[in-house]
Amino acid sequence: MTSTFRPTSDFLSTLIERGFLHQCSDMAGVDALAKAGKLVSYIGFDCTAPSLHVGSLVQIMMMRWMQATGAGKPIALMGGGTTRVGDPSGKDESRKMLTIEQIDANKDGIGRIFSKFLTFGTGPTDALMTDNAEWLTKLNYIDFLRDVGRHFSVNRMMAMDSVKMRLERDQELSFIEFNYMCLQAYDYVELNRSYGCNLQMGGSDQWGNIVTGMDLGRRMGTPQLYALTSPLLTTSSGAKMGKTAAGAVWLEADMLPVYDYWQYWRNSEDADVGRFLRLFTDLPMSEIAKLEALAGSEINEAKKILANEATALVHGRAGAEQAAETARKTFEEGVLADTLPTITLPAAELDAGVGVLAAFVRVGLVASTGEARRQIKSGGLRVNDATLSDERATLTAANLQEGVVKLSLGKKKHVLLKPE
RNA sequence: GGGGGAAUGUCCCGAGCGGCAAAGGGGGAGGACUGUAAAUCCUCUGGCUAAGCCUUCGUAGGUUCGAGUCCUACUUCCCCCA
Repeated sequence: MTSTFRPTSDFLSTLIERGFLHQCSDMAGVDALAKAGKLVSYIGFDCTAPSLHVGSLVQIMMMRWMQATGAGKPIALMGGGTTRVGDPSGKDESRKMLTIEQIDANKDGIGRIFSKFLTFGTGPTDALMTDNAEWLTKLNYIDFLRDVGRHFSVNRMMAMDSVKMRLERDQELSFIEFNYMCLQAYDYVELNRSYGCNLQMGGSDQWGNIVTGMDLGRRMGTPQLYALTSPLLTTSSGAKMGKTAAGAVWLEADMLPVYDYWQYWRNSEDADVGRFLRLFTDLPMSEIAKLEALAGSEINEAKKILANEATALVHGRAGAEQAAETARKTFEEGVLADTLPTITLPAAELDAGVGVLAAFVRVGLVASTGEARRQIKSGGLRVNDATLSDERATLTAANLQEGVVKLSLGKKKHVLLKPE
């Protein structure tokens, strides 16, 4: 669908050449608005977690490009209202309902992320943040049915891919989930009325919901609304972006150390480097083309740049440089880097002696002493770079080197244990 | 309303004649090989104060020396008939 259309706006051409575009309801329409700087676009974010992780980065970068290319105003919509209903797509049992306090706390955490990527303010391309709790919690059920609900065609909803699939597979589709679509559609109309919002963006799984919102707008008399989605990202080997065994790749230093964030990108697969540079950095296309062309082990240089740039966006240039330096010392020089993630423990405890099993559990490299034992058996644990073979060994002050004990799992994961 | 199925290792899928910490995958972790990559090969993948002990097969009881397995009730889901 993108092959025949030639965008004239910086915004759309950037999105296309960088791989952000999956589907768009009307390329020419969006292109014209972008060129005139008259787009007002929103993306919704659930408030189910205390922060965002790499999985949301594509959406955030789309807003960033919107701002950078002068296409218009991006709106970050916090799903403070919809989250109270609970996201029903998690098919399993008791999805815990979050309390209002939790949702508010999550909202604050998520909101903080955006200030790193976007400039907020009142100017025409300044970003705006709002929360759908502001209007959704005030809705009256009967009024909503009369004014909004009558515009929804169950027939059409049944035909939507997301619904059809569930029905065909005999999977549960709750009433709430049906309503979720309606609320999201209503958000779009509401944002149009309040802010003149005319474009909703999101991941490709949101296409149905977004189009439902466009349709609702048409029936309720808004100007023409548009939809644009980004592809759902997986790594080349098919894994979901943003998840590792240790958990999600959070965009918050408290939840994932800057060094670990840097490492996440550094460990990208060869085949992903170009794609990731385009999506997750601001580097110009010409430079990315050069980096992507590096062959063999030289592509490691491109991975470092990817890690530097991606980390700088979230954690600042200084944080990225420090992470790079830590990695350089650790991997290239084989020297102890005191900037590795560090866990402290009371000096008295170390003087008394800490079992190695407990120590590895304590720093979080393994989940249990059982796992620690297994890792020792397969030679996976090291203390100060020496492979650990005796599970009954203890750590004492004698193990300190430069004031810390370096504990490692495998070749890549290192934590420093520091008495205080 | 009637009849018939199903729920398994707290990541997922999935076998399981009354002796079961429970087959096999996927995913994940470690090791080997490399370039902090991929592919490939090997090992591991309930917890603990560890030759032992404890907790796991939808929930609650029961039969039994012994229950994931048999019985009863309940919950949830699916299919067929109405």
